[in-house]
Amino acid sequence: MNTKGNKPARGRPKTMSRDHVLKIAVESYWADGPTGVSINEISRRAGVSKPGIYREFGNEDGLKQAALIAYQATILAPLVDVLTDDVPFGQALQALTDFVLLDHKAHGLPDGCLQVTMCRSKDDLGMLARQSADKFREQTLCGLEQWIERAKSKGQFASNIPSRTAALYIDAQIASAMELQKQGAAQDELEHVFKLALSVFS
Amino acid sequence: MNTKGNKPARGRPKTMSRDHVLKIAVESYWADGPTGVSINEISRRAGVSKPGIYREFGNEDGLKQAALIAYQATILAPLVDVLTDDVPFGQALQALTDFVLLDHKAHGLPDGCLQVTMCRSKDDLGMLARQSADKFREQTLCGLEQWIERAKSKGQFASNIPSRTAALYIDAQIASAMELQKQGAAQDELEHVFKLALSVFS
DNA sequence: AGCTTAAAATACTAACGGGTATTTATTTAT
DNA sequence: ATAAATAAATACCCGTTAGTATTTTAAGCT
Repeated sequence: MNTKGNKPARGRPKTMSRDHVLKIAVESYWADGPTGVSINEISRRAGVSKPGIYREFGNEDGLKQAALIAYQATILAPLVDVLTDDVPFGQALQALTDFVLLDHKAHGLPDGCLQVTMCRSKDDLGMLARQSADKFREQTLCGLEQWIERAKSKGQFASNIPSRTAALYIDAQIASAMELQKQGAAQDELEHVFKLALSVFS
Repeated sequence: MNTKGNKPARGRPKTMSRDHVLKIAVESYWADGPTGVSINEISRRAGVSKPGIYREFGNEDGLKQAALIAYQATILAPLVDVLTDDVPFGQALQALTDFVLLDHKAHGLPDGCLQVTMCRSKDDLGMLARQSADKFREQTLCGLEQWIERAKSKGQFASNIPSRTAALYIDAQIASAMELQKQGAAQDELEHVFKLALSVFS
């Protein structure tokens, strides 16, 4: 409803693309950390003036929140969907593994996970970004828990591990793998460690 | 050799206690993160002038390195020693678990682990602190690996998991637990998740 | 006393951070 | 043409940062 729809609008036409700035911001926070890059730097990288960014996103917290939400929607949502879709447990585990072992460099993406790093440096965040990070984390844990519950009821998850514990554990293993990846671990190390982690369920 | 030994010394006697500043620095970096507290703030907290800190530690990188090394020596060394001492495998695992489940708040210590957070924000660190963090990490991984090798040769580690993989895995589980702790997870959640993680070895 | 040594304390610099006031440019409506 | 509206761009404000130059203080030595 904003790209070119129906309003000729009144004043000077805007040339700044919100999506473009957002893309740069996601890349920047993802690659350099949510505290590792300033608004000055982002505006420079995006080729956009600083007041333009403030007009569009309000303040730094708003920009970080928007970037995080964009990241969640584009990168993480497919993964979460696997949990709510009714695919067999083993197949969902495979999707998790594929996600963790995806070769970011080969796809031109930064290593690591923005959601994880934002959760980890939560007290460097403003209210908006923190709330978005927390909310997504809770939803993910909840999704994992229900997914495990369903797998149990379908007899695809034989163990008697409490669902909440298993959910926390899987979440931690994914975060761990993302950190290993960012630290430059070899692909096969990542694979061996993650598969070892998942072996508690078999 | 410096505290009060033999030198009356020549100039104005120093009143600044290196140990005191170091203690404040460890606490500060531990609680607020290695990028979350400035030298200004540390000098304020320690009640010491900023040039005093620069005279003693050279620069920020030097202070961070000194703080990290002090942390490693006081907090982490006992844990690493368990690996090299020839205690039975199960007993060493118990020591690991005790370390992870130690109630930091009850002992007046910040949650989380400075070594872990410094490793994770490595590109905000100077050369010295980074090198010290890397070195300790390598030594730890090496220690874990050899410990597992010995346990295998003594028949206390039945699984056929490669030692390197198991070492990476255990290191990751400890780091994970420290992060969970810092995020305010309940003690029993921490315990259940960590014990689930260790269950891959039994 | 006066000189030397070395630490302490104050005051400073230059760069950079988040955020904004102000001016300039481009459009529609009259 | 001119006014109103809105975005872009420049230039700025103020606080904080890492790091340092300078001055003051407290000791020993002669």
